[in-house]
Amino acid sequence: MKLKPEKLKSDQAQPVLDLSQLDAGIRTRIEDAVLHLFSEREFHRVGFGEIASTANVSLQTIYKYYGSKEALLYSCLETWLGMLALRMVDHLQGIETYQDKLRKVFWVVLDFFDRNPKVAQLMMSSVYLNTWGRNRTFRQPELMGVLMHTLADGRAQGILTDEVDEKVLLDYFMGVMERLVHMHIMRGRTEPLANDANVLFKMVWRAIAKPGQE
Amino acid sequence: MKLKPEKLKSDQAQPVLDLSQLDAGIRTRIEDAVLHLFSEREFHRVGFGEIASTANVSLQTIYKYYGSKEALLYSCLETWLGMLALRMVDHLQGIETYQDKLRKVFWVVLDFFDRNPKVAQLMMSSVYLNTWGRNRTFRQPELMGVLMHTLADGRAQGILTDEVDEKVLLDYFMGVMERLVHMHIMRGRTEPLANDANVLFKMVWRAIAKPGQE
Amino acid sequence: MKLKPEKLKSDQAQPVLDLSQLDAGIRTRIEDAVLHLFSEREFHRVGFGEIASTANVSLQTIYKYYGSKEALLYSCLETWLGMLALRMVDHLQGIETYQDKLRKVFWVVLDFFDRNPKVAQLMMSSVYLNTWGRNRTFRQPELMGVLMHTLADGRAQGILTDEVDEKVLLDYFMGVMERLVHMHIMRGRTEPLANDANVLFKMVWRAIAKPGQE
Amino acid sequence: MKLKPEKLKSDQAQPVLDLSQLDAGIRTRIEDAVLHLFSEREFHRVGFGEIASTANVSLQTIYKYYGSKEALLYSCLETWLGMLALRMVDHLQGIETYQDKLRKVFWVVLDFFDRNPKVAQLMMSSVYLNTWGRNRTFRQPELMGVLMHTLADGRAQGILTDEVDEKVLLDYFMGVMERLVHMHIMRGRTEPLANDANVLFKMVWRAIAKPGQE
DNA sequence: GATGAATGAGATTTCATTCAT
DNA sequence: GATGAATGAAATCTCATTCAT
Repeated sequence: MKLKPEKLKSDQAQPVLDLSQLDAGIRTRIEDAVLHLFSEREFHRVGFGEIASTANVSLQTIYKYYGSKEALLYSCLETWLGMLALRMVDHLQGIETYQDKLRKVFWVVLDFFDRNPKVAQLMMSSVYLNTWGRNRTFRQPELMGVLMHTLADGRAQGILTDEVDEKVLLDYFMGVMERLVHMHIMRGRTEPLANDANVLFKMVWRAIAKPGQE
Repeated sequence: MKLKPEKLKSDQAQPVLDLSQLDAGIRTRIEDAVLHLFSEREFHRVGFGEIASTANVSLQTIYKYYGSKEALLYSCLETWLGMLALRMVDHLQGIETYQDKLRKVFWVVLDFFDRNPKVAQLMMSSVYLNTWGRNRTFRQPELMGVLMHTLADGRAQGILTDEVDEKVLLDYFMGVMERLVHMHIMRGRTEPLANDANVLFKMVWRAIAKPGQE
Repeated sequence: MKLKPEKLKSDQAQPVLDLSQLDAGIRTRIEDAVLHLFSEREFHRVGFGEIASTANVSLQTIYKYYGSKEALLYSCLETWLGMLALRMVDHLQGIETYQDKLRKVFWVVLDFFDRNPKVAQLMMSSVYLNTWGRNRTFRQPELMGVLMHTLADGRAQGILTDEVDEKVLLDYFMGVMERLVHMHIMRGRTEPLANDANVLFKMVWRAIAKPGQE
Repeated sequence: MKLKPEKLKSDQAQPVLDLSQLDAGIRTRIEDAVLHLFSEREFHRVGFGEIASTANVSLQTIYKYYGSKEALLYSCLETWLGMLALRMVDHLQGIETYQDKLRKVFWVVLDFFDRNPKVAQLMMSSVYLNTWGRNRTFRQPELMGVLMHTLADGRAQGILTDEVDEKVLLDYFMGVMERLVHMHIMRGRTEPLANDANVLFKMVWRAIAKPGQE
């Protein structure tokens, strides 16, 4: 089944960054600094000099490899979300039941942000919802692709509701996860959100499954 | 029934603005300019001078009443969200059924953003999720209060599920609405989202209602 | 003997102020405030609002009668220097000897600033030497005229030196007085400078008198 | 002989500027611009942006090194008056006679302003007499020290008059020079004032020398 | 790859002056 | 004649980005 991704206005033509020449140690220091700073303060309250000195790297190096403050942030996010994607693919292996598969998707996301709460905080303090939608990094086509695919399958098999457009199913799934993670962190909860993944998922399932489904 | 509001860190002590002295015409021009500009471009891409000249008001006047670019934006948002709150209260009058009440809440929100898409766009381009949660303006305690109250009632009457914490019900409700509005605009849809309010609400209802409920 | 005053570039065409309609009490309050404030702080450190509130007069009244901060200051100075001129004319009456006349001029000036030290302070903190020369108010043509006249007379009678241009005699006379008053105040001396007028004048006299004169 | 310098109120604690890091070329361009602009117009009529663009240097660079418009002006003046001081020391070498020494002081000053008329103009348009006296830069302690010292010597040797306080001698000397330079420029004279240094000095000498001295 | 400096843009502040009541 | 607000201009400051070494 072919997915026709939404035609979005600007894909914010990011000049593709080549980080391959960048020393791994330095790169880690930069990413750590970015995570540390942008998760604590809002984008425009974080100074570029601060990033450089926290990472113990020269300003020029960052500029050379990342190009700008914005690009730096997005590039780092791409790294982290890439980790999420990898983990997702890994965990979906060998799952049979349809519901189990969706549940797993749900769980992997909650679990990821339980393990990387700063990534969530950073996205909340430094990324506009807007950018989210317009920027390739945040649309995470691979991840979304898998999910869209799965949901489409569910409909095709008569498992998920067909009262609404397919994309709306995605909206429910994503909307709930986003808000749950967001509020879990805002409320400063410490027990892993993934602990409740089952109950929480059951609710989403009820929303998107064809009524009558168990 | 007593509500224990979340203890949130900083309430971002906004020095209360006094707009009562501000000429209504000027205020409208300013709010229009803010809506126009911040919905098109991101917060930091909108210049203060631009706002002033678009509103045909001097920089100083804006500074006098609003204090800063940030405060200006938040204050305007307060105005608009206040309109939403008013409308909500108005529409909830005289509704009997519990489900009808919740459905109405859902509908009023979708309808509001159908009528004021720029407000949604502005929030997406210029407000961080984070600020959202921390800033009193965005928490809209009155609005949330009503909703929380309603949800609590629903549980007390055995209508809503008690598998999860009450606040999680709120998260589902809000999460879905947020994402629906967000994506509706991102996708550039033109038919009112509120047209589908019924189907969309039914899905949310299935998620949060105690299973077995019609 | 006719005096041909220097042709100076701009006479800073002050739109002649008409203070005749201004209530005497208000005018006094304004002049007092100006004297008080401009003698303590530099011109640009004195706010117009401050002047109005110190004088207990509305900003508009000051603007109406004086036109601007600069004009206000100059107009007040004209008043005070006018008092000096009056006093000068008064005191020069009935003096016979040439030297006595000059000495008297010298004394009247020192005495005036002994009595009105704030006027001196104000001139030092708020008037540029430049403006001094270019502005009619400060050139005080009447006063200077008398002095020039007297010095010319002295040369004609063979009393004053003719080694230099007449105007240079004026420069010596004025330069010394200016500096004496200036430093007397800067040093915070309290005994009247006029007390020493005799000795001090004798020195000036030696400078400008034709050698051999007693 | 010990000099007890006047205790002056505030020494206007200038946060010492460090211009050593400033590129010599840029510094020259800045000083030229300052000289050019402030000698033509009054302090508050010269915009900072104008200075920057005239000097072809960015606003920020000037702020970095000088801190403010006022500090910029004073710092430049320090440079120029420092040149005068250097020249003075240089020229006083190897002069024997007491009178010759004083005459030389007189001449060097007149000559300096003949060569740098804009410096004089700038001081007249942009520096208040007051600031002059209170600000270390303008008191030029080294220069004044030398002069004070010389005058004290003259008294000790019985050459200068002891009718008045030593400081008064300084006042005569300075007052005359100041006024001569000031008026020479105001009158737009073009022949060097230093040409007349001899006659002009003789007059000052008569004023401060003990009568009977040649 | 690091360092220090220069730049341009834009936010914020202060204030004389003007307007309207 | 007083009051309060609006305006324009200019000073000052912060910061991302660029340059040169």
